[in-house]
Amino acid sequence: MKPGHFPEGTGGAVGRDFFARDPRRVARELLGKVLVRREGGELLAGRIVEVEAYLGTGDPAAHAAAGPTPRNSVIFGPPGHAYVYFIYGNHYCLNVSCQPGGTAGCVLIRALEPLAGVQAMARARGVALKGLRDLRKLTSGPGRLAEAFGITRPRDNGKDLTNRAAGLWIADDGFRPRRIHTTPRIGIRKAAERQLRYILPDNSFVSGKKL
DNA sequence: ATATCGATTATCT
DNA sequence: GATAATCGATATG
Repeated sequence: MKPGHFPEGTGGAVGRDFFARDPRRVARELLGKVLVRREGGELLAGRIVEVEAYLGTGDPAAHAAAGPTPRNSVIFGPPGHAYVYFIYGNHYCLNVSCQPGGTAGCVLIRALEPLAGVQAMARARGVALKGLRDLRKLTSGPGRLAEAFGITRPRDNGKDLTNRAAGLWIADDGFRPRRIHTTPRIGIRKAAERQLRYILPDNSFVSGKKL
């Protein structure tokens, strides 16, 4: 899979019904979709190549496990909205809420293959693009992709990702993955054995691989 | 090449 | 006071 092409206007936004389902189903089908940010004439786009499913109150590893709080309220709300949280004092991470309103569930977006706005992403990340290898530093990891897209909690938490007018949305350009693998989720201690991480094994932008 | 560790804050015990 | 859905820098083989 080569660094791609994403002309403006390619692909419509994924609709509400897509997200109103079990996070495991949503996670699997999000692979290959495109995260798009368009604001102030700047276009950023990246293909989703790695995600994790976080289930509802019954999943000990999920932020939803403790019930609704001010921090996690978005994942108890309507589907297709951005849940953005701050972790390790340094990084924001982007999730999409799943399930109908009132039922918790979300998908964490963990890695993207850059498609458009590479220069802007490099600037946002403070990365010098010397070679193709440096592209991996832009969006291969949840904190990295958030920084590359300028995603923060004050700015983006609660945004409707099915609405292009919000400036941040998920598009379907028709790409369909050939293969999908599942693995345990990264960086958790509870329910650590569950196979709820979904990746495109043929894509070099999946996090954790060698540089 | 792998291993360890510090940064820095929201949330919970 | 401890921990966390991370990253990047530094140390060491």
